[in-house]
Amino acid sequence: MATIRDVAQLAEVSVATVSRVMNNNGYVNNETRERVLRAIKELDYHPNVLARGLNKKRTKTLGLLLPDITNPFFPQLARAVEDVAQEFGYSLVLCNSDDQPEKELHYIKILEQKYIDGVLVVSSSFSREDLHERIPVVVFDRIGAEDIPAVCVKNRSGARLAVNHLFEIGCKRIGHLRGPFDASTADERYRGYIDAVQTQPWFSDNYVEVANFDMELAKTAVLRLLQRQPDIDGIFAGNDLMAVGALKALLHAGYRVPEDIALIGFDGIPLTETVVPEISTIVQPIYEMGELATRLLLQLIEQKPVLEQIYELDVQLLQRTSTRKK
Amino acid sequence: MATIRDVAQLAEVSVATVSRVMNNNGYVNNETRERVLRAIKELDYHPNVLARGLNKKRTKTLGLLLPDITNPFFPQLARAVEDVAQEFGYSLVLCNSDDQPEKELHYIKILEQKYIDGVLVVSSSFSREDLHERIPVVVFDRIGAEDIPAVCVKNRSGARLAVNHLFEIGCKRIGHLRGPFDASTADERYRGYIDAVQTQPWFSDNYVEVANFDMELAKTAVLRLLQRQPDIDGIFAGNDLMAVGALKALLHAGYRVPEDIALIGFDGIPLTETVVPEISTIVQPIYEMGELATRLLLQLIEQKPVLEQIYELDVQLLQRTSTRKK
DNA sequence: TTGTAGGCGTTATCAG
DNA sequence: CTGATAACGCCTACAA
Repeated sequence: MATIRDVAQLAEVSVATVSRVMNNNGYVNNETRERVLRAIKELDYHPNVLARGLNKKRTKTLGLLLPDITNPFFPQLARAVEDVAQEFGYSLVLCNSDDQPEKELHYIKILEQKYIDGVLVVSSSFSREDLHERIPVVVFDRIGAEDIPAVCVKNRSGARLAVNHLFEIGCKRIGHLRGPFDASTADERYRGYIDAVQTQPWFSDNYVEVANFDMELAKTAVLRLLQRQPDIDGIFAGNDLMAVGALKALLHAGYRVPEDIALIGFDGIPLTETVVPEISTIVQPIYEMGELATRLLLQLIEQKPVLEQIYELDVQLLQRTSTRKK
Repeated sequence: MATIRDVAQLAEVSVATVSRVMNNNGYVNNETRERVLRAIKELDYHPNVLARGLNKKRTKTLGLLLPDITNPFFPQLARAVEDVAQEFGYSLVLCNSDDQPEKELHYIKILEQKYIDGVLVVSSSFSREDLHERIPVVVFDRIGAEDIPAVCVKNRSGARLAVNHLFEIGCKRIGHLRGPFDASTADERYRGYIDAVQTQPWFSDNYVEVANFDMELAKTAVLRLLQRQPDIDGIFAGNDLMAVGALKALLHAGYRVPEDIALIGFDGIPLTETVVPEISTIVQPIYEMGELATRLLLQLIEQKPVLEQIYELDVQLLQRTSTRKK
């Protein structure tokens, strides 16, 4: 691999001059610039990123710290982040935290050591104190309690949208499968559900069951729910994974969906489209969110001002077979 | 962040000595080692990876170059790779090539520039010439035509397994949805299909339809297939994505699965378990393959000898509802 | 407008 | 056993 010195030699100038034309700063005679450019092309010279990083403390790489890329919500996100990163000449380092704070801390440390320029974090527990350096961070899918910019969707109103949709297609008693207590998204969606049902005379806490955003847990949870409240004819699952689990359990137990029980999820992951019946859901613009978050992160990195601290995107109701009108 | 010089100063030794204890090479007095160790701990010193990389030409990071993380086959793979990488202190850079040779080349160039220690490639077109440096590479899911170590499964015998299973449950005429012509896996599976049906009196090329491993394409392809050969009562899809597409199209067109038409896929992605009916498939040990490939890559990087060039793993028939006995 | 030289943080080679 | 010191490849004052 050619170094800056090789180029300098071939162009018969000093390395400083080469550096100047590479970085487009400082004055340099047009003629010599041409010569340098030719040499660069001739040698197919690319500056060494490590050497550059070593004294600029920047590496043109971003970190993506998420619970588990295997969760169907994240591939789209990762794809969006990588696309934007790539567009701006950045590479992306992938880290699976399994939602374990120790792992998160471990990765953060490594990323900092590698002079990663910025990190996009998907975590319910992450906070500013976890950073040792003042490295730019954007959190995803969570309301930033602190001064960390965040990208998420309007979870609460989205949940209301879902529940009201169930009412509109004729449901009378609506149950809710909620996510984990430590996830702000789960909480917001729960609140949205409450918003929509609290004035109902029948409502009580018995209509809610926790299933931690997990498909398997949802299978048993939904049956418990129905055992306790056989009058339920519509279910709002706090995420699609739980909706799919619920669907499987319901069908297995002999319920018809949507005839006996209508079902709606939240997220808009591809999975909801491939099951039968297809599951209605509140679609998050996952790819767009990833794009936005990455752009935001890049802004931060380039020291450009960021307009807002919290970006709450709109969601969309997607009606499919699982909530066909009764 | 503390540097090696700070440590040296605090321990009252030279940087060389600190370097020696850090890397455990060269002689160093036990007493001074202790002193250095204490200083290291006291300052919470971690060597700067960039500086180290700059003169060792190693960065403790791996590249994963795949078509699209959004394809449900890959998250599991990525997870496995990242897990192993992480276990050995390596980071993982994710690259989506969309199967486009130019993008692949572009990424390879970047990865080389960043002194990535090795790359795991999932591509049908990649070859040794695409490398400028002699950087270790392992290819995934493809038979290495050249001297690049490869990890894949026994596609051909797996395909035979699938087709014979269809025969066993009572199918008489079996069609095949095959993957793209430029993918060796698609080819192998096609051959396995041929192996199993070529002695059948009814067999002709009309029983095969190409759908490029794509779910959407499979929807139309399967209908074309059945229009041409209404006698088909069993279908072997070259991958699960096509199987899911086929399933949807079949159900939509009023066929019953498996009563009218039995269906089996190949890969073992989670999706096959979430559709109704659940789809039988030939399970690849995706995670294990990722693990193995990464270990192999690490071996190469550490200059340790690699036992074989091609690792062909076993697959397993997983019977589910879509091939229930007739 | 251009070149020289010091520094970024480590490792490795040689003397001592 | 230990310490200088020259790389590694680039950027950036500071001089010229």
